[in-house]
Amino acid sequence: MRPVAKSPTIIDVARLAGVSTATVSRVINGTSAVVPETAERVRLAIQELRFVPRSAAQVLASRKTNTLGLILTEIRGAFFPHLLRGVEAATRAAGYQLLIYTVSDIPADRPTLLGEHNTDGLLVFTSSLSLNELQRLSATGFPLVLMHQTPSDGLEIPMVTIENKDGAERLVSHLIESHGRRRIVFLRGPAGHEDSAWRERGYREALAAHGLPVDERLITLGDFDEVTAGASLQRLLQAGIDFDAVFAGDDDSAIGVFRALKAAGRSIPQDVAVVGFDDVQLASYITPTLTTVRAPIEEVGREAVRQLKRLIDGQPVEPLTLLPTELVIRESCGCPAGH
Amino acid sequence: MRPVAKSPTIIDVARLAGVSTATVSRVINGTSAVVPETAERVRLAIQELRFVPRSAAQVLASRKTNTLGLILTEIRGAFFPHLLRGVEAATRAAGYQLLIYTVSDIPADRPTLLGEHNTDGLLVFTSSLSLNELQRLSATGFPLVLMHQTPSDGLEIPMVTIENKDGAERLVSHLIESHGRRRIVFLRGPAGHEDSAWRERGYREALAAHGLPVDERLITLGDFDEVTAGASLQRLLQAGIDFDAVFAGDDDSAIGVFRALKAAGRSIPQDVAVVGFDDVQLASYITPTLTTVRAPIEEVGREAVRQLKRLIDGQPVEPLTLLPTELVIRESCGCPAGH
DNA sequence: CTGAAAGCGCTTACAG
DNA sequence: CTGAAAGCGCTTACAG
Repeated sequence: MRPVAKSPTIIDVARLAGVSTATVSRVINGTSAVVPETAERVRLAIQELRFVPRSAAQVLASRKTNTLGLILTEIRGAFFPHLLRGVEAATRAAGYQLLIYTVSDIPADRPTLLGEHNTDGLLVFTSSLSLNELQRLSATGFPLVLMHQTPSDGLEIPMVTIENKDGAERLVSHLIESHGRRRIVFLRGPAGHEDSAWRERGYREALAAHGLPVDERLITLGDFDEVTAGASLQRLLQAGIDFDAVFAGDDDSAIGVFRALKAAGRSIPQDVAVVGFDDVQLASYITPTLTTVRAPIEEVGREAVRQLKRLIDGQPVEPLTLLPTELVIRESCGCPAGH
Repeated sequence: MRPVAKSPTIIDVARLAGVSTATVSRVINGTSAVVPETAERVRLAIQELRFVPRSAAQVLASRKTNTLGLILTEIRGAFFPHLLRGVEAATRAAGYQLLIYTVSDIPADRPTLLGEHNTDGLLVFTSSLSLNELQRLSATGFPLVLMHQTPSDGLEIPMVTIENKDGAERLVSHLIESHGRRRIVFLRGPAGHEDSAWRERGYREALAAHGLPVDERLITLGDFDEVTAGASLQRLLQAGIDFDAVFAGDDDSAIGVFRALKAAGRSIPQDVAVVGFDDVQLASYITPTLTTVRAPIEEVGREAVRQLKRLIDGQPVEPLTLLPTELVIRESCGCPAGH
């Protein structure tokens, strides 16, 4: 390997252009006017030396990192790429870099690798940051935006999420009203996952609104995961518990339900109607096509970045942004194809 | 908003613990032995002050960023999450942070936001970095690993990719040998995309090996994209060009082909056999299930990080890592279900 | 094992 | 409009 050539510094540029480093800095950052000819000389010197300012030095001197941090739970499921895409695009549009950090499950209560020391603000997905860290960061006034998670009492952190309850309620009501289903399974998401809690609430309210009792045996874990959901459903079948529909919690779980049902010889939607949540790509391709609720995940990412940027810039922010969801009727609920 | 509290520095910690900043630094980094009781005092002080070292200062002083950069073309398609997941996991396992930067299409020939000034090494997907930048970085001995792209002449940059040609050849041979197909469409990926070039080569060699002529009218653009692929196929149909199979270039394109064929009333695989490449999740769920080649994308990401780490550590690296692909026979080629 | 001090490469009041 | 110089907050030879 060739030896690492020592890269040029702002001093080299200043010398070559015959100016001070302050002037070079001004040309680079456009922080104050510089006589055009001088600026041109500096630009030429920069080009000739192929000078690129060291971020660390800029950050240290300016106390701005120009970097946004994204903390999320493990990259898994069909959900994540949409979120990331939105965050990435908006971050770039705002002129920031993106530092991503994923935590395996429940975060340890120690300073994360992302924080005030290396970012200008943090995007926190669900419970990927411990309450303690959240409190500490929040107390110092560090810009923070939560996604799909309500701030604990006393914490004033803006949050961006989707309308889960409404979506779930409309979905379950459709099952009841249009298809006469009365014994509807609900598959919960991961423990502590707020999306799941709200969807469950929508489920319960839909039942209540139609005078249907809640059978707690019909509520079990799907974990927003294909395998777990499939296993849970299989257990219900084996236990001989009677049901005529499944609200799978999310689309990934719905896939697992499809599998378990098909393996057990039950037909969808004749024997059991199945609905999901999210509207991932797969939803419109499986057989039967999946009735679900469209969640604007990419928009959540974009909007969260926008709020974070406002926070950083000291502008007023929305404490709560609730993005609308939309019922997507396909075949798995029992509606005819091409609805 | 509360005023931003000035966060503690290493000087505050040193003062509180009654030692020098050098000692604090040693405790934090474990760079040299410190008397246990002293170390404990320092740790206590760190905890009490909730001190977190500023990355910028550490980077500037140590000249190590502990950050890996990933440059890729726009986040799109079913391919990307797999790659990212592998990169992310391996980066974390190696104790690095990940900075992600996406470029829209053909990169402008100017220094990227990622480079020697803010990372210890760079992972470059396909042609997301201009040749000029690649040359400059490479010339300085900066650690670089390419993914799915062969370095230009003269550049000695390790590369990690998958066995495209073999996979494509086996796939097309299967169409010819097992299903008697002779007029096989090939849908190219984006211009300059090496995966596509190799797959085309596998396609041509398979035809040649079976004494079949190449009809250039059967080779057109799919762009590794559902919409483009669908449109291209529709054009072939309208032009009345005869074909009995389609090798779609990748799975996303195959989905588009499915759509176009179904819209035209052609049955798969009876009228036209369709095969893809990658084996994304969707492949096993669509109807008919998609015969394809499994590409170990996640492993590409992981392996690329491993090579980059070796480069950074000054260890010898593999100039070329070619990960094996595997034929996945399903129904869309004409094989019976449950093969 | 520990400390004093130089140095990493920028930015930014301040003065002119 | 420009420069001299202090300062950002760490790490790391060097000396002891």
